[in-house]
Amino acid sequence: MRRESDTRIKLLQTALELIWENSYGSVSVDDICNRADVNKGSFYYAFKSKAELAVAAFEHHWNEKRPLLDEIFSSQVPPLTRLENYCDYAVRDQLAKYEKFGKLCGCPFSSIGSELSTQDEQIRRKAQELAERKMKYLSSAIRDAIAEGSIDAGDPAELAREVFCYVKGLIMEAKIENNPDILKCLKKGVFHLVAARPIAALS
Amino acid sequence: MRRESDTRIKLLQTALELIWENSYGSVSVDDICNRADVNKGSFYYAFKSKAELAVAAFEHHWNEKRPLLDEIFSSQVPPLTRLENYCDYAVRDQLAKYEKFGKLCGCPFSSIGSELSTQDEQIRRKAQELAERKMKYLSSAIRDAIAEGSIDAGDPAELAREVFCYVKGLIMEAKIENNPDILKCLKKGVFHLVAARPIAALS
DNA sequence: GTTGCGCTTAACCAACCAGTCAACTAAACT
DNA sequence: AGTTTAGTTGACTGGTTGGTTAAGCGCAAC
Repeated sequence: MRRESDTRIKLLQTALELIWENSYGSVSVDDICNRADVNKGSFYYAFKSKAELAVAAFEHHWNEKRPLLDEIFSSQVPPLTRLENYCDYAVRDQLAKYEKFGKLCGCPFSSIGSELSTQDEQIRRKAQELAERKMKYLSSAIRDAIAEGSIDAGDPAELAREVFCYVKGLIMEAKIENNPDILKCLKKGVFHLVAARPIAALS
Repeated sequence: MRRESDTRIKLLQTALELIWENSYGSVSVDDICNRADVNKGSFYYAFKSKAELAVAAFEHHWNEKRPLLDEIFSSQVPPLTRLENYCDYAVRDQLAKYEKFGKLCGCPFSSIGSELSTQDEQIRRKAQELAERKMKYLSSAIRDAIAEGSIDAGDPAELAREVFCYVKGLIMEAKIENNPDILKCLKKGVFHLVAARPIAALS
């Protein structure tokens, strides 16, 4: 297991940042290199192409977020609390980026996935893969919630997809309206979907 | 009220088609001109810029779809039936494009809006405006459903946003997974959100 | 101390980009 | 017939694109 080089990591982080805040199509390899303070040649030494960089940046970003997701969705936490904490996290994440960049930037995986999935199969597959990974967290939490009787029986995978799509759709709409207030009804919608009441109202 | 010229309309249709199937960033003015069989000069005679064309293409596409939406959401139709018909229409629309182009292309307003809303304020505002128009149909149907008692009381505007975001999120996810099967749970999720049962199960 | 290797440097490329423009056409108005 | 107007044409610009390449650097192994 060789460690990723500094240059490579700097490119991955810079690329995700730049593309997240703008779009894949509007960010050039030169832009990324300039911001990362890396030469073009080094870029193409580290990555075969711009698309390959995007795929690697996806994976890198996922790996950075994963410990937090593992914690949020830990089976040590009551299943509905997991869902609630995930909602809070998703909103917090958007607001943090909003304050840093001044604009609502949405979910990078969805935005870039949606931009490129009809054009670049490699990127589409990666976006799909990451979506599936996230849905696993959700379906596991939902399965546990059903098992303990806190939500009605139903297909956990299907419910997870409904929740996932709702969250991604809401975040996208918040981006399009560039309005953080829209995120306020994220949790409400999620609990509508799983037909349970937020924990605060339960306890 | 002057009629829009043939050239202008051909450019509007071609541009929407091309950008819908690919992305704004990957489609050049030359691409649009070639496909529409129009010269570059005529393009810039008809539109100030590529971005202005995109905005006009949005409006044009909306106007083409509007009669159908007016029919679907007519107050002559029972409110839950309106929702159900809208779900069916949204799915049918995606499948039609899927069969014509061979790929799931998602919602053009959302895809393009999401791609460009951090970069081009003009396009962002138009995408927002069209989203608001569509949510009006939904909130009106939901308000009527509450009035007739077929769904529980709640803020119609907020519920409409939840439904809207869910639908857009699901369609985006179907695009990212390039899998029409995902659309199958569209209706179920919508009726989860409004906490009503599909009409078939009611009657 | 020199050889080999991982990595960086900066110049370079052809294709392409959005946008411009002066010349042109064809029909409508006077 | 002459002039205005609305629209068309395609060559052109200057800058940018993703990607390439040959030369060079620093350092560890021998």
